[in-house]
Amino acid sequence: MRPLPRSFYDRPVLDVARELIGCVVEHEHCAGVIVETEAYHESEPACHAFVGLTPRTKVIFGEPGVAYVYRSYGIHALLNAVCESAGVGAAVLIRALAPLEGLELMRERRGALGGRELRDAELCSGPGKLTQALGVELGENGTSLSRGPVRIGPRERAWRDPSIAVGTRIGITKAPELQWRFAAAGDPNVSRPRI
DNA sequence: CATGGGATTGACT
DNA sequence: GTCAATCCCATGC
Repeated sequence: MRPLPRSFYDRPVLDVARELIGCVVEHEHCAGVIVETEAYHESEPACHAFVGLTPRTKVIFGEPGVAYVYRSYGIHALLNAVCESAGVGAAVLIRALAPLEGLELMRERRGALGGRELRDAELCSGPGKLTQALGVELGENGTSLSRGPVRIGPRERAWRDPSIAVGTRIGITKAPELQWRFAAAGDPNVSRPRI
């Protein structure tokens, strides 16, 4: 895979969030097609960068094309792509993938649910699920999405010009009205509630 | 130093 | 539908 260049991310975060739909994420022998994203920007209070530059937000304010990984609810690692120029706090949350490679390894990492093996569409259908399936951890915070260990490549042929649904972001309490969530229309891997 | 709040998930009523 | 798990870090004293 030829990873997306830094310049792809050095643009308005809403453009990047929309165009990441259909792109491919790779990590440790697993890969999936991005089918759901959300945009976050320092100008609105749901974004971690809203509070300004702190040890936690340093990466969001840094170079575009870098992974921002943080722990959510004490349990899950969530994966973001840092966007816009260095000095601007903006990132795209990767919320769901269509599994592409390494499905057995994903199933192993995700474990059983009620004594039952997970179906394909349950492996990466949420922001915490996909990091567990790919094996992405907090240590990858601040690493390059071009050089790895997490890498993102361009849309493959089948994903040229996907139909994209737009809606409000999930699980936030601040700025809930912004329609900054993007998803591949009708894709079974999109998290609930569907757009 | 103590406290409180999550960009979630899965189990349970 | 409700709810707890669990930890990082921002904030306030």
